[in-house]
Amino acid sequence: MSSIPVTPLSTATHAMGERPLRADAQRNREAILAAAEAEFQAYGADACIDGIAERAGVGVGTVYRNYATKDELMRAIMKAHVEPMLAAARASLEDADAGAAFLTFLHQIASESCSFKALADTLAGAGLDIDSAKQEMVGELMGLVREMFARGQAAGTLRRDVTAEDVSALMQGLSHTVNVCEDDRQVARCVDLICDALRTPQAARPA
Amino acid sequence: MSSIPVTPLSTATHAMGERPLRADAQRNREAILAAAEAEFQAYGADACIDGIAERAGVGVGTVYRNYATKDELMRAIMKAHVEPMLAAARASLEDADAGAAFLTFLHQIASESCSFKALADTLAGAGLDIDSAKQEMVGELMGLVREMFARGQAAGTLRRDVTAEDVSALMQGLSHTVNVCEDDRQVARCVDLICDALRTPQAARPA
DNA sequence: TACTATACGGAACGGAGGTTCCGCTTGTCA
DNA sequence: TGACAAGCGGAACCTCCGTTCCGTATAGTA
Repeated sequence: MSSIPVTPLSTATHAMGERPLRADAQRNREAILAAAEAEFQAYGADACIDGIAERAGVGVGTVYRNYATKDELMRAIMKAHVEPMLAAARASLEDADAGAAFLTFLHQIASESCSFKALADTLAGAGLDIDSAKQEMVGELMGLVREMFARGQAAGTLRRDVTAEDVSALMQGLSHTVNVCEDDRQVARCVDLICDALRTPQAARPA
Repeated sequence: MSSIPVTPLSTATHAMGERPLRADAQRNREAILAAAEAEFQAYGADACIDGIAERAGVGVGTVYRNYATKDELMRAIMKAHVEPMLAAARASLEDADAGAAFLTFLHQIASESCSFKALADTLAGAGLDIDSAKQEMVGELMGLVREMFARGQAAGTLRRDVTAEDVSALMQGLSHTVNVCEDDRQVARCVDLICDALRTPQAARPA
């Protein structure tokens, strides 16, 4: 399962015209970002600000000076993880083998969720009340999934009696599975099973 | 999808030797049970004691006089829902068509989870830190699932390259799906898809 | 009807976690 | 090196929820 490289989080400190951050502030900002990344990776949406601050070696006030809310911080980091997934999805829409491309993408997204719990949490909560920015990211991803799935159906690889909503529901369930399984290989097997379910009998992989 | 009848919650008030409850206390106890059932059904594990007390028309103190903790209350109600599932599972172990029996059971458990969110929450959280009593209930259910699955494999209906752990992981994901989908029929379709994935090619249902 | 054990309501408590505030520190620049 | 804006830490605050406590009400009984 190939994993998608995450673009490094931007540490740019000021747009043109704005004054540059003081050197210590700049160091702290980077430490906070790194700490938040680690905490969200480990605890998903349950990561707490105190933990992030402690890991970064700063006070909570310093965290809030850089990011107005916990949500804003999480979103900044989520974006760095979702953006490459979107790019991968768009690329996969060009793939000649539409069905295979879709199934590969399912594996990628699961793999990425395994190594970054906050992504799994966000995907799993897509139907619940998550903030609008995350809703938007997930919405765009799901839109691409819908397109990919339709292409796979047209190509005859994916079942026509399954709707994009079904796939979305299964993906949300899968995201929860990620948070429950301690073994990533088991998650991969579950994804395999769901892929099997989505293939047409003609396209079924040999047993 | 046939649903399993839930045994009415016991309203027995005192074992022999103990003094009977006062009439008003007895009425309240019943009101609390009914209110808790409704709240857990609607909100799952997120139901809060204040809401239950308000719905029952009593103060929170009265709730706690009957059930020492929220967990104890939830467990009392969960038990009434899980017990018939266990009975159904045991019965299905006698079924001549082992594979079909297992798949039917999957549908039953999903259907029950749809109409009682607390069950979905408990199943979905089986791998997380839920209290020991719930762990026990889920454990017993999963034990039976394991048996049923093995029987279906032996009968040639269910794939041999899938483990009981895989099934358990998928079921936990499915439980989350229940909490995210507003449409129960969509949940049923997802269960169908997973059932398809679990069948051997020979046993595959006609498209 | 009067007495009392039983039961009640709901204010108050406690802990968790997000957020704010403000007195103190420090990097920067002249 | 002195002045000061920028930045810092972390105590305090707020809200939410489960839980406890105690003064008050009342069902049951003589």
